[in-house]
Amino acid sequence: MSAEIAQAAKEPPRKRTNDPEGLRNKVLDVAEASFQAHGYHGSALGELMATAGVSGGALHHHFPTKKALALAVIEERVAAALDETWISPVRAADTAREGVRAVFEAVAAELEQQGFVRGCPLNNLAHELSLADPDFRAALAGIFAEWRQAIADKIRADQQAGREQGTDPERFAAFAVAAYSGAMSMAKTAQDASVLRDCLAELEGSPMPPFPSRAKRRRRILLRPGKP
Amino acid sequence: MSAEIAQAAKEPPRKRTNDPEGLRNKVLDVAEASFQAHGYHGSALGELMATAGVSGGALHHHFPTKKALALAVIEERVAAALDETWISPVRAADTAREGVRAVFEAVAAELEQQGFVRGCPLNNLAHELSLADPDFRAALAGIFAEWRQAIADKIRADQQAGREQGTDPERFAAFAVAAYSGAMSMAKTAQDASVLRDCLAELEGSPMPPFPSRAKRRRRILLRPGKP
DNA sequence: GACAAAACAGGACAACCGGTCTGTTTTGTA
DNA sequence: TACAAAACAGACCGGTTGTCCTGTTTTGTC
Repeated sequence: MSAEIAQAAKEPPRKRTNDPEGLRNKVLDVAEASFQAHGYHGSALGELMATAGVSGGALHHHFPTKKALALAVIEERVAAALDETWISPVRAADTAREGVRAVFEAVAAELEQQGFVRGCPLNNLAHELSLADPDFRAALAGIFAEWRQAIADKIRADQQAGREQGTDPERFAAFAVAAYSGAMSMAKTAQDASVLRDCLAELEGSPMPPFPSRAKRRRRILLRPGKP
Repeated sequence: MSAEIAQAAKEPPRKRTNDPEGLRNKVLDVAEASFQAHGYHGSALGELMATAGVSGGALHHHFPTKKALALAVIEERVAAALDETWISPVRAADTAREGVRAVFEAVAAELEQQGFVRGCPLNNLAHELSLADPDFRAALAGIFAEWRQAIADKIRADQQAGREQGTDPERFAAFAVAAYSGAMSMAKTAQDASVLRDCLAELEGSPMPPFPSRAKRRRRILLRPGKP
């Protein structure tokens, strides 16, 4: 013990590494997860600081207010997540409809694998914050607009290739986003991802299976492995 | 002033009218509105008591906890609202699709008239509370299930009348609910009800308008008349 | 090395929230 | 009228939350 004190007295107390960007990202990581799990009002900055291992001063230095933190999460993380799971796959797909189908199936598969439906980050925050603050609403509305525009642009590309002649790009885009958002809402509430496949099938206008009295598709109620 | 004191001293201080049912309904009214406007976590019982003109003792007498109050709002008010705006109209309609169409248009017209989109009460609470508490989730999931079943039942009735032979009742119901929920989500975030009509048109599979280069449908951004 | 700005630490605080508690009044019942 | 239970009033409290503030350390720059 005396050795420790002697050391502490002699050496400049100990080193600290400044890593503003890394710390900022760490805070955004934790905030994104917490907002997704508990929402904005349900997330406490204290718990956030604890799980991120960040001091109050550091948090306040990068994000002066909770609102500023949430705005950063929306504009950087939520937008990026949508880009990764929706916009990029749709752009990379052969056609718009094929892209939408692929995303629906990929998300459904992922949800069934992880056994828990957390819901769409954008919709989760949109419902909670759209009426709470005009800045929040504007940021969220912008992301919705990008989402729809990416799909509409893909439809227009299809049309220039001779396909989708009878389709209204904007309307189809709005419809695809709405179907996905609503399906995720139900999937989250029911903790059952199968509704995503139902909506995809209906969106594609697939006919009923050949055998009239088909076996009832069993709906797996997912049980989450975490806290109550 | 002395007269008042003299009166107060003589008479039994003043009358108080016990009206448990009325008071309970008044609390539920205010709570329903507050949850719709600010969400569960964003609603403070103190402000709720103030606007309802109810004392803390009275509130606690009828609803021991905030959770109990929210559960009552969900099971009584939200379910009733869904019954009024969706289930009853669909049952009363000639066909399922006609009922769905009528509800979409009625809601869109109402939103455009009142100039402000508050969102779907069920979806609003579902997003905030489904992951927060299993009791909340169960209650909300039950309402979603009733909603879908009402539409599916109507499709089955149509089928017994010889219509909708190629339609899967459950899938169509899930799809209609998803499209509506998602459209309301976007309408709330954009404060623009026109997306509801877009989705309805797409849901009905209507073809594009006759004139190829139709005028752009102007989207009216609704401005709310209330607080910031 | 000097120095200013950025980066970070950590405590303090005032406001607020939900729940509890005690006490009073009203109401149904006999 | 007597009385118990329900209905209501209002103050109170422990805990939490977001924010602010002061001080220290690191880093870039001349």
